[in-house]
Amino acid sequence: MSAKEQRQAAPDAGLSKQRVVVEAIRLADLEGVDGLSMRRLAGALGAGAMSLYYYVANKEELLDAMIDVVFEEIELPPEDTDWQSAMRRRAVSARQVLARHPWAISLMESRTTPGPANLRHREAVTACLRRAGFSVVNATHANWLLDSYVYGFALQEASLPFDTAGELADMAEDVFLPQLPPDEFPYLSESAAALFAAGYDPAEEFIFGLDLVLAALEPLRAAA
Amino acid sequence: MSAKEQRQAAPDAGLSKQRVVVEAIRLADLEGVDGLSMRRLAGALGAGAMSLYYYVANKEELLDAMIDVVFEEIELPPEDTDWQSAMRRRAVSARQVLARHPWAISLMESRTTPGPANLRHREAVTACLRRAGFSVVNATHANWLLDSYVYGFALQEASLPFDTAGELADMAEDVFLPQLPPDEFPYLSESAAALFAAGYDPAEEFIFGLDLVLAALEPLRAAA
DNA sequence: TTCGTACACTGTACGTCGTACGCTGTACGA
DNA sequence: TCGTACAGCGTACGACGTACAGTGTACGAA
Repeated sequence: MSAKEQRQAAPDAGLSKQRVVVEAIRLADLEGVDGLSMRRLAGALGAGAMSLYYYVANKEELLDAMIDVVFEEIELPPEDTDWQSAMRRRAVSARQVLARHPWAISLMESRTTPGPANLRHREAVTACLRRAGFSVVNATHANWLLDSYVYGFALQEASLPFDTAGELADMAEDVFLPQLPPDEFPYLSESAAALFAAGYDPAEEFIFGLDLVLAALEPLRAAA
Repeated sequence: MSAKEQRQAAPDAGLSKQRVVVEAIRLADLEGVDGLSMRRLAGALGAGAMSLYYYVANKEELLDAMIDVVFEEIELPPEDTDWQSAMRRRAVSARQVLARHPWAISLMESRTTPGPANLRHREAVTACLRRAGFSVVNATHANWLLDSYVYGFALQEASLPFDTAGELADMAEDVFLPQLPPDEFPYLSESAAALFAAGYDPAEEFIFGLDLVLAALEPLRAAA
């Protein structure tokens, strides 16, 4: 066992790539990805800034590693149910994870080489679809459609200016409605008013669209 | 007419918020949003860095303004056709615009207050849906689903490691396939091989999923 | 026991970033 | 003629990523 592996086995003392990446994610969750600097990260780990470069070639590599850990957190589609239930499970999990790590969404745009967890995830999803009777090209269609929905939903959810339904209700009348003069934006203010009155749960909205998508994909499947 | 308006009317001489934002977008298109600094932007405009702050309170405001210009570029749904054609038009336009300005997607995550063009756009889309017979809550569902698909697709497209189909073909065998050992990723390498063989056009893929989504939304509409 | 080497880590320094602050020159109404 | 507003600039500060040249410690070999 090398010294490096010993270090990794005893997480309290010393650094490790694992510890660096995990702490980086914690910082990014707390303060956003802009608040994550090598110096602050090192400080949070009780180390000097340059020590991080022993475990990570540069900040880009750190960000790649962070993204891959996020993919690790997403549940793989279970293999013991029908494809729709399996896809629903993994999509719901993906939304939760991306809501927990909103910075991950914006990082995905700039990072073009998928990490191992990302690949494993895609493989599992594709396997599920293929086994359910989707042809190669239809599985590709399904992949694009499902992932687009999941990522796009997460992106919109991240850019909502509130976090909880309660916060929404608090801010509704004071902040949002004044931005929407009813004569200029009649339909938007109508919708906004209705949503504020009814309360609003992104999780429910997500499931609604997801089930529409899953139903729309069903005909692409050849019976097994 | 104030001096400032005079400046805006004669775009060759002097700066203007308009000119600053347009040049910022050009730079971001060329070099990505990380390559956009106030100094480089000022340099490209033949001005000193601090001059920009006469037109823009800070960089955040500049980014907000850039995003809003992007929304301005997206076609509004035309009013003289059925709702599906109208939505298809604006979705296709949105994909094109976001493919042209990939940095815009990652900026959307962090910017929570929509600009005027953004609001106008949402208003027009909602108006189109409501007039087509969607109830307030169903129009909201349709909005979320359509926007999620568009943004998510653009996000995935932006993170593709190639730009053109030709580039894809060039890199396929040398770069991608070695990343996908068939014993570890059987389904992914199967798909990859099939895609490389058939060529691949994101625009077609987009339309395919979009039409599935539109068809899935049709039943939510009450006949007019 | 000594010593060379690899490991884990650090301090300093460079160039770049956003931007606060104060200083221009110029145009123009009074 | 002069005060004022406009439009823009130069300098400076702290924070950023990271190249580079170290430092001490552990350990296998001699």
